[in-house]
Amino acid sequence: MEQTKTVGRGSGKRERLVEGAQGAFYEQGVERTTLADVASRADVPLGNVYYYFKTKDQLVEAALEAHADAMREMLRSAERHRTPRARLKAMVRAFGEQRDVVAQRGCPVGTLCSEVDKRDDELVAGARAALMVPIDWAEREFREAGRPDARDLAVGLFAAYQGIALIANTLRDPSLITRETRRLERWIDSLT
Amino acid sequence: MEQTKTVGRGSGKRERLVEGAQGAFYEQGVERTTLADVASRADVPLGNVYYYFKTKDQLVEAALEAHADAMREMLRSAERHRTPRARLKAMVRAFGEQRDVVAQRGCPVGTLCSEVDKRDDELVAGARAALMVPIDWAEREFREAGRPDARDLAVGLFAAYQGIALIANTLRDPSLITRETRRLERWIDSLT
Amino acid sequence: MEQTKTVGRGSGKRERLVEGAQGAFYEQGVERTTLADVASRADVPLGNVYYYFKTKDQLVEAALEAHADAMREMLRSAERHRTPRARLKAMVRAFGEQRDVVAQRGCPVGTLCSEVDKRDDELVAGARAALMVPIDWAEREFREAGRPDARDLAVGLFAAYQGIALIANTLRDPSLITRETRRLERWIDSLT
Amino acid sequence: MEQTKTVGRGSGKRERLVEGAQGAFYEQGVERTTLADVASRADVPLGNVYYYFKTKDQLVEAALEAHADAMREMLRSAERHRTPRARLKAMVRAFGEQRDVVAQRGCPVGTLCSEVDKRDDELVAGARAALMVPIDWAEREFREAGRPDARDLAVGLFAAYQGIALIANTLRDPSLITRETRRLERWIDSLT
DNA sequence: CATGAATGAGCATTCATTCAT
DNA sequence: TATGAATGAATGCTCATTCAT
Repeated sequence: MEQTKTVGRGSGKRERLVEGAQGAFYEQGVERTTLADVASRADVPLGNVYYYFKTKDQLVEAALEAHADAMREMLRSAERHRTPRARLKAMVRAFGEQRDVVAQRGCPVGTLCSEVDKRDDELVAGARAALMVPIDWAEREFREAGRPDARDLAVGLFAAYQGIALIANTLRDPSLITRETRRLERWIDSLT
Repeated sequence: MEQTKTVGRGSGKRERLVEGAQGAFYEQGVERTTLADVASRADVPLGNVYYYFKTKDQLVEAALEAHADAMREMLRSAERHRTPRARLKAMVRAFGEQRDVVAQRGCPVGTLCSEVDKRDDELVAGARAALMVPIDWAEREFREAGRPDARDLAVGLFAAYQGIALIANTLRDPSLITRETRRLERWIDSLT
Repeated sequence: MEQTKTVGRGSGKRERLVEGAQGAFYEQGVERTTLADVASRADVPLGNVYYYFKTKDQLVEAALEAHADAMREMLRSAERHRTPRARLKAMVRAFGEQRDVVAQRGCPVGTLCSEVDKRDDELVAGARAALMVPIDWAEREFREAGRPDARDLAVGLFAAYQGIALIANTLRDPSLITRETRRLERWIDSLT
Repeated sequence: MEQTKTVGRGSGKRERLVEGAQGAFYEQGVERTTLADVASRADVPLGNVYYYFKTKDQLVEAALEAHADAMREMLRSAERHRTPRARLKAMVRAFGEQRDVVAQRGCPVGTLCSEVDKRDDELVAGARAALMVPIDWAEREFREAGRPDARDLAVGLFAAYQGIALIANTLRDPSLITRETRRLERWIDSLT
């Protein structure tokens, strides 16, 4: 939890760098983002970035972790619903709410996974971890809903979302996300 | 038929360059692929690449078109089946057959679309075109199968594939593709 | 005269190439003009340029000669005046008539001389020849007007024009040329 | 005074780069000068040039400014004379002293203006600024000498110099400069 | 901890010239 | 003569990473 043990009492530079990296990677892609971009977004002098992250890849890892954290946060908020089905639909609805930015730039996690795969095998571990957050969560919910094929359903559900995010992004059409998430909600309702 | 109208009557350099680009982009990503990589894969002197493609982006466009062509080819072969349902399942099966390479590197088209989106808006048109090939095809089939929501089904079907490709790739697990494509086949069968 | 003895019976390619070179060099400068530019302006296939000009520098030489020819032509037309003074003023007036294009791009000969000086010492001979055309002509006229310092006057007159061309070009102000040429005409009138 | 506010407190690299650029541009022309040439003249690693100047054009701008500064310096020294006429003649004499290098390579400012005009419209602003330094100065002097047509005289005087520089350079004849500057001095004396 | 500066390997692109046919 | 294609040496520019202070 205290990943900032070694560093300053709260200058917040590390946090700003991670946020800057997330934003830059999302908007321009990892490869086209320079450390100078991140430093400037975080308002941290370029030379100082090195103190917090030895390499650009460490920044990618941190961004991935931050995305995983954000996903956990979102899922936590879905947990206020009573039934597994309601919780699953809440997750789907949360995905749907991002439709505009996702149609413009893709899913932040999905695009990062895709790019990271071509970048460095070690980074893929972080991507995997981020991806597993919603899958594991959904699996638990499906299981609680009594589905023995919970894992497949969870994977399929998240795949449907990642796929529509990619297509809606390429086609620049947010309505595709709306329709698909509605379909997914109906599908969840229809599960026996 | 004579696809090399503009250049060379059969040296095949253009074709080799496009193939080299497809391969390199797929394996290393566009950004990490140098023109020298492509030239060397195609066994064409670096300076000569320029004669065929004015910019790297034109090579990306050509690779996208080649992917679209390959997809059309595959769909054509699925058309030997009698019923729309059989044809749709043939497409899904064809996707499934790629599971190993897709788990290793992702869907060639999907990863290219994802990368292109961060690269240049003009390239997105080519990505869109490539993406529409299977969607349009599947829509026609669903329609012939009597489904009024053919478009949504087509988009959903291809999204499911793109999503599972991304997840299987990140998780390096080809079995996910197998399971998902089976599920999709069953789903096609279950359509009324 | 028959500089095209060795070449075609009148296909006019050589002429078109020289004109294309003159135009391209004037508009973009020698260094920024590619042989492909010249070929395309002349509507001659690139590979064919080589048949007429072994090197780019030979095109520069030919352009310089063509400028000298044009200058001679202009001076010939000034010779219809009766007195040396009238002829000199006719030359100055002819210069003045180019004010707009000169303010936009400089004197075609002057800019070429300037560029050629940094390019290749051998080319300077051609530049010198082009420059001497109006100077020699003016010297003869000044001499006929009875001036013993005819040479200096001729050089000074042409220098004044070249200088104002450079300044008007950099300042993008054609009116400077108008004022200076008027001043020069008055000065010619004032000579005893 | 502390001209290196932005970068380095005294390494002098920026200064060396500008000087290197001035020299290289003067001797070889902008187009034929590579950044590597400038870097090597300044004894600065190539990659480091970018830290000081984002583009080659910025180096051109800096060179132009440095020329303007040098011109101002020269004019300042001409100001020790008592009368406007003496000051103007001092300027002309200073020009004349450069005759040998000017006959060999042209006027540093004039040739740069000429080249810049074909290079980039934005650079022309810097060229204009450099050109205006002596013109504005001479105008003030002519005005102080009581000439109502001070501006025209100033432009004409500088044009005469630029023109003779171009001609002397193309003809490789420094004596032309000597004669012309003498003539200009006499002309200044003759002004009522 | 902070930071301006430095570094060098690399990349897309350009183009005069050449050549096979 | 004509010409599409080929070639290779450059060139401007980029950037992750390092380091001295």
